[in-house]
Amino acid sequence: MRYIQADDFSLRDTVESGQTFNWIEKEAGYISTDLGQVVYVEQRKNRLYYETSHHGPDLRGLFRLDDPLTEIQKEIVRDDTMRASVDFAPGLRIVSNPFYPCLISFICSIRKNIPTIKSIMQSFRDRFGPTYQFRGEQLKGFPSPEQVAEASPKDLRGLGLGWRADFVYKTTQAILQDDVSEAMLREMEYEAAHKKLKTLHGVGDKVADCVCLFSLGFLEAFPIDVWIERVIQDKYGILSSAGKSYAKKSRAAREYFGKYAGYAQEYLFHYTRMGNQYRSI
DNA sequence: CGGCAGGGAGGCC
DNA sequence: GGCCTCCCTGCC
Repeated sequence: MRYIQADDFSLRDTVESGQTFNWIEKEAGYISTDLGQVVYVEQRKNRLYYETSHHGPDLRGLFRLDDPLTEIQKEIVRDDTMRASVDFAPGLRIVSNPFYPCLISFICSIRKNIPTIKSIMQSFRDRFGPTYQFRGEQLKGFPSPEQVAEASPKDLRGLGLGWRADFVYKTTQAILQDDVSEAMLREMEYEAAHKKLKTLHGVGDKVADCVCLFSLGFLEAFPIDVWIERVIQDKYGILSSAGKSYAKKSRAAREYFGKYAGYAQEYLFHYTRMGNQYRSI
């Protein structure tokens, strides 16, 4: 296998911290079929070995290996809770997910836990996705908006989406009509992109921030879900005192942690979920 | 089995 | 803006 150098990086912490649903554990590494091809990656110390079905993937971009992690961590560590969170998984980086699969996965995440979301994503691949050949076997990739649009809301409900089926249907229609596109969002500032994303059905404050951070690279986005909300209540009076609304707390987090607030959120999220250890700080 | 989750829409004020 | 209710589904 070919490899690239990957310093200050943990593949496992990065893909298993709830920010991506595009990587599936396989052998000693992870495989993704949601990148327009099949990509297998495996970390051995500071090297990222990989194998693909087609052209070379931009692994440095996908895992944001060129983000100045030392500087980022120095910037966001402003208290003991964040110190412990960063020390817990110092190789955790924000991912750069493919836009449409990311959007759909976080719409489907509403009131669903991570295993269920992974299962739904696989159903999308099995039912509507393209087929790739890899190492002599056939694998299904995540479908394009065009492929999902061939399904009716009723078909989508069959995937276990429930009332989220209408969200997926309407959002896919909006993407196909170019009401919202990845290109236009990437030309915007964070606030404008967040606002634009919320015009999509099923995309509120939290889902919009997840797409901003985990796909579009707006590192200042600070998604607040119930886990982060608990941390804020328990450890960050400075944020909860900013107000009760999502917008106020999220803005306060950007002011407190700075331009890399998204990294702060992800370190907190991962640390908190891996055993509620923040309680003992 | 009743209750409850890793949000958002739509209606209301 | 803030608050309220409803929403599928799986799981305890």
